Amino acid sequence: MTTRIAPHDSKTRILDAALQVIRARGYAASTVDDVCHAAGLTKGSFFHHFRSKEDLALSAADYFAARADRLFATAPYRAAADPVDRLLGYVDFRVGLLRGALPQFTCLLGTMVQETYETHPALRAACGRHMGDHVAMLEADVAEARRLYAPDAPWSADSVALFIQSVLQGAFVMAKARGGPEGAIESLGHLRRYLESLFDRSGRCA
Amino acid sequence: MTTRIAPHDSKTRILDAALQVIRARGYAASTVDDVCHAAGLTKGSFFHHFRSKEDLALSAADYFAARADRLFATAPYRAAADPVDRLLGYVDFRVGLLRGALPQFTCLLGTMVQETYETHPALRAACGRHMGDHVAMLEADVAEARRLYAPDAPWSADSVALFIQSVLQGAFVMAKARGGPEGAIESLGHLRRYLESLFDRSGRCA
DNA sequence: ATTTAAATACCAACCAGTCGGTATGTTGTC
DNA sequence: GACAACATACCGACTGGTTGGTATTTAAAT
Repeated sequence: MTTRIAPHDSKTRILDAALQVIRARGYAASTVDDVCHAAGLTKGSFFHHFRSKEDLALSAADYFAARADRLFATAPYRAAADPVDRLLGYVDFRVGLLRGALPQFTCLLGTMVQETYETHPALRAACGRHMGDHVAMLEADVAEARRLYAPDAPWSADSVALFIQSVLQGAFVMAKARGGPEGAIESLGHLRRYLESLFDRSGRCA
Repeated sequence: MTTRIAPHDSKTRILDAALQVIRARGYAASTVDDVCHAAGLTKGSFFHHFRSKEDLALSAADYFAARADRLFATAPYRAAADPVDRLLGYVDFRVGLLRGALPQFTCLLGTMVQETYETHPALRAACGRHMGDHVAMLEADVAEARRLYAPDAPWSADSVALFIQSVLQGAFVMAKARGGPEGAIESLGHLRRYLESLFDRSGRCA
């Protein structure tokens, strides 16, 4: 009588639902029932797949990070030969992602870590680790760009990568406060201009 | 027998407690009892001063914004004659605030709006309004600096002010994810360098 | 004496997590 | 290929503790 869906699909559906619900309401305010309802499943199924609510959050963080990794690793801008083009392409690509409703394009990791960093050490660590991985991906391009265009610059590659990520996280916060992504797009425009100034390929200034 | 504190002091103590508790745990995970305990008062007193938990959050947002307004309005860097010095002084001043534990220097408004923007319209509006006021304060200096040093710049004063605020909010998120403010300080260093490049007073480049 | 401030006791709703049970594969054996 | 024996997936009612909020009472201040 109960309509059964493809096996092993339920866990993914719960994770997809968690992504939407937690990004909309935050971690603490998201109830297990909310997630179950959004996934079209019941609590029995939920606790079959996840030990606890925090276990779900940890799995959702992994799931979100894995999806993001794939998204950026296969994005067209990655094909650019010049590392600066890849960095600017990254920023442009992120601007292109700012579409639809806020819960659909904001960062699960930034949302969760802001409210759990003091109370849920394992969650903080997971968010920090995944964000660090993403920053490391950026840092590789920044380091290469630095070698090519700014070998004597007074800044480190990892601080630039971290800065890029900070601007993005801040843009999400401001987008939520302002009720839309317009300001975030302008902020990414400033980030782009800054990156261009760091790796000036026209040679007009030293 | 009950030790009574100065009248009208209790409400302030609840607000101070709310600032600490909400910045540490977030809005949803902060219980009224948590706040009462941190303030050394009981729920009876709490609901005498505040209609509801959301009313507390709204009042705390006002309280936080008023304190911040005073702090920045009276800060030494405000005395600088040149608007660019005031902007760079603002960034330096904010770096100086990154001391002590994370809940003590992070932004209540950014923390709350991230988890309530979809579910608590009044809270989102309050956070958005106060953040907008702060951005407007910055915008005044940016506009003056633009008139003096970059009248033909392709960017608007308000987008720069918003960018400054985005970098700060993002720096807070990353500080939470990384467990310390070191990276945030580096990010503000990049912000400072960008602002210097926008208002180049040395005249070496166009 | 009236108003304001604060304490105690309490409640109804809610929520994470449990439990007994059912339906659906899967595997090994003859 | 029939059939146990077992494992996996899922359901939905239930529970014990928590939480926002209320009702009642006490005490101080003017």
